[in-house]
Amino acid sequence: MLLKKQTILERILKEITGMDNVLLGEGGEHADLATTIAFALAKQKKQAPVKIAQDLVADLSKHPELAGITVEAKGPYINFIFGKEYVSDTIKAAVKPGYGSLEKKTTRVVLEHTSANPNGPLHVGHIRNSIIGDTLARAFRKAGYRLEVQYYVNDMGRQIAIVVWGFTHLDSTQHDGEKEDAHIARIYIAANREIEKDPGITQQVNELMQLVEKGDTLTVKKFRNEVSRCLEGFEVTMKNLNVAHDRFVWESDFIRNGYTERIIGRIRKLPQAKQEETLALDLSEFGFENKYVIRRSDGTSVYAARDLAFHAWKGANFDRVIDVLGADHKLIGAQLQCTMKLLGEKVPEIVHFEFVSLPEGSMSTRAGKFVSADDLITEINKKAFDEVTARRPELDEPARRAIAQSVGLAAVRYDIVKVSPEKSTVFDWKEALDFERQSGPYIQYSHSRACSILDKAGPFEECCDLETPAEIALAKQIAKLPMVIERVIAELRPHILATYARELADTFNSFYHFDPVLKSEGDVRNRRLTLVKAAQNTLKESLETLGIDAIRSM
RNA sequence: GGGCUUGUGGCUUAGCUUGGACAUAGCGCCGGGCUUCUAACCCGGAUGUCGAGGGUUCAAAUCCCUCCAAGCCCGCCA
Repeated sequence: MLLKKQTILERILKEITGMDNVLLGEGGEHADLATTIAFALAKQKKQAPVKIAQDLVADLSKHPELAGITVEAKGPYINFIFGKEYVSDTIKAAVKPGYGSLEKKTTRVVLEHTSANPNGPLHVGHIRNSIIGDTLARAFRKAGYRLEVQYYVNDMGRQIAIVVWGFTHLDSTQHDGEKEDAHIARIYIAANREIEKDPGITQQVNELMQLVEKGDTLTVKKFRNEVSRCLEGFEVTMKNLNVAHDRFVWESDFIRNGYTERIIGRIRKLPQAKQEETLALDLSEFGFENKYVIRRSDGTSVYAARDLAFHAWKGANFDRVIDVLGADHKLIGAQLQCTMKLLGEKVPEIVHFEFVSLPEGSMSTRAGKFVSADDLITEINKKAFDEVTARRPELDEPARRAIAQSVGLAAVRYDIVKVSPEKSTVFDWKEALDFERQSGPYIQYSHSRACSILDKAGPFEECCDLETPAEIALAKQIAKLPMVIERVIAELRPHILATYARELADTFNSFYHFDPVLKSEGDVRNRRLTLVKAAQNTLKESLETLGIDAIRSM
């Protein structure tokens, strides 16, 4: 609705002014939309911006398509304020299930996220990837795309070889109640300690890697076995975070099915290819200074080669290929994109996010320096349960547990998704465990309030003609959801939705305190209940797109 | 050394891609508000040389240049 209005206004402004860029944008507190085009026209027309704005307003007010929109000049600014029809149309749309969804599209999108090395549990850095990726996935589905979400399993790396070495040479008994991925991490850390003491072990690790590349059945089986166990652990964690993948794609498959060999053959024919001891690409003409090695001197492939094969496969099966990767992958990501372009393949779009570190420094699985996602979830559920028990002592324990779980999940997901991906962060227990303003639970709370009002109201007649400033402000905030979804997809930045949902909750809470709903009567009661229903539905759709439960009571 | 990213009140953070009307919000601080729809809330107040300096422009947090600081990356690892 807002999108449609903006398109119409842009077109009309272009017609009238003849300008390419009509400088139409948000009007903030002054208007629903505003333009500063008068400044741009001032030079060309040799008139004062204020005069130009007045003249334009005179022309615009007569325009038949702008009926119902107040057009006014405030100094050099031209403001557009939408009328009652816009507000009531918004509410009519927003009370319907699925509000905010965009038109179905035929574009097939593949989104890869998390893809952590299976050598230890997911930590708070990995889940930034999961949560950004999963929120993007939900936004893509809401925007009507056909989507498949993939996890790329790095099952033939050095890390895994070290894990396998550890399981064969060290005491690797699983402790009672120890989670699979935590067990793997313990052995991985121990194996690394042994390697530090005796560098000769590295040779044994290298041999394991060569056996895998050659396809030695027993070694491949060992690798697969440990990786699968680690993934079992990951799946428990991701389920707790409400994160899901449609398919796990195994890196080693791209050796076995010959795709890697095939892409290496094509790379060799590129003018940038340098076959010396290694096969490498010289991408210096594109600003990459280091050699991009594809095949080792012993003939085995490196990660980059398998990754190219994987991406060629994705490009052949999907219209858009999107990867969510940590900032440490920026260089290799750019080299991958560059090479895909040289090969004439579809170029993947890469979403990078900056690192999460601990107050004492960066995290390291190898050194055992990390806060695991499982520990975070356990702590947050504990705190949430205490909180629910304090606020709702009358509920039985299972009910309190259920609420606590949803609240904990909301706190974790929101705390991570609310920050722009390009910002590096330091993990902070106090902030992660906060359930107050600017948190996921705060938005859930607003939703529960709306539900509570609707539950108490009983049946009512829907009425979309709003009056008071608080009512109109809320309706206009509700109107923005479809455009927010559109922006998240266009910019691949899910924190935009997080900000929006918080602002929607703010606006709803403000309305809640200024305009009584159940105590009002007649038409006023009906229209406010309709608005509450629209707000509840919009909060629900926003929360669910953020992967947060829209609980009805908390 | 080179590249990428970031620097916004005491702390955390939006806005920067598309320059424009008093820079967004939270925590903390000060002062108010529950016999009235869930106070995980709301209302009001104090706190800012938007890292520093220069430039472009009628107009710069936003664009350009230089510098400073932090994180990440520069492997026949993945």
